[in-house]
Amino acid sequence: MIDNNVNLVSKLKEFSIKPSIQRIEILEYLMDNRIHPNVETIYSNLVDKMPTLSKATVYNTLDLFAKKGLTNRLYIEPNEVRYDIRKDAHGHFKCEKCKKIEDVEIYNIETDISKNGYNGIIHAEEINYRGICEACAK
Amino acid sequence: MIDNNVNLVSKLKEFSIKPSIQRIEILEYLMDNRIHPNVETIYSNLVDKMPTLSKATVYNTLDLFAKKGLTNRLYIEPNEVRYDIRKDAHGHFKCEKCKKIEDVEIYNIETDISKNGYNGIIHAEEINYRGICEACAK
DNA sequence: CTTCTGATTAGAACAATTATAATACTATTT
DNA sequence: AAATAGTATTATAATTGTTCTAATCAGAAG
Ligand SMILES: [Mn+2]
Ligand SMILES: [Mn+2]
Ligand SMILES: [Zn+2]
Ligand SMILES: [Zn+2]
Repeated sequence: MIDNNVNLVSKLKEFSIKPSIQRIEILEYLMDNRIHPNVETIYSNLVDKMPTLSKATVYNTLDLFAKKGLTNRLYIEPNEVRYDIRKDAHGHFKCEKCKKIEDVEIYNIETDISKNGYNGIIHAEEINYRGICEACAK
Repeated sequence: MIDNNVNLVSKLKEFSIKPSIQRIEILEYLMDNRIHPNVETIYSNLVDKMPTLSKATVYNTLDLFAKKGLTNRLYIEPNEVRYDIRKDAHGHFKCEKCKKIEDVEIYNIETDISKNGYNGIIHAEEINYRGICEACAK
């Protein structure tokens, strides 16, 4: 518990983020729940533990995390942003049946666009699939 | 003009869409303006020509086009849907400077996810890049 | 203790989308 | 031509995710 907290705090410090209690809790939620949650989900899961938590703080915190490079934003859903603590290159699969968003492994992507002679500067890439997931398919 | 209209009408019929004047105009706009427009852009460009056009009709029409497979929705932007008449597999690059969304060519993607042993059923894929486009980069 | 800075907050404001119900149009039947 | 049925369009209200603003709070520095 305390040990875990130390890890969270040092993670935040590693990304030059001042470890307020709200930031620690939001980070912990993201680490423990790899479901690419939206703001609403994060907020409603934390508000019981921190009754005065405000949605604005969740937005502010996730904006900060993204700016500092601690998390990624996913635009796989129309009209809502999802957040992902996993930072290495990977894709996402949104199941149209069970609605879950799961990670999928991708290779040989990074090179493709430049291989085709595109000379822009890439800051981020996102690869999203939609369909029926493995669990729902069988 | 009339000839062009015939093409638009037959395109709609080809996708089992009743060719109302609003649908014809929206399709024409998408064909002539390959800029991945949002609803607002489409609406404001057509409302002068059709003063009684309603935004609800634009939404309805684009929903129908997507359902029938005539267009794709792009979720490259947070909090707004973009529409694309180009239907063959390709990716998109959103420039953070000039804000344009341009097409980029992609190869060897389709196979990757199944190559990795993923057994879900893929209905759609979307590959989005963000950064500085070629024009803005130099 | 006072001041300063940054973090958090509540609530208002905003913008994209969806839902609902009324109206208009089109084609068909009488 | 008139009535009908079915679809398309419309205005409006409602909903939802996000952003803005200004007030408050907490901790560090002087
Ligand atoms: Mn992920
Ligand atoms: Mn395109
Ligand atoms: Zn599923
Ligand atoms: Zn640019």
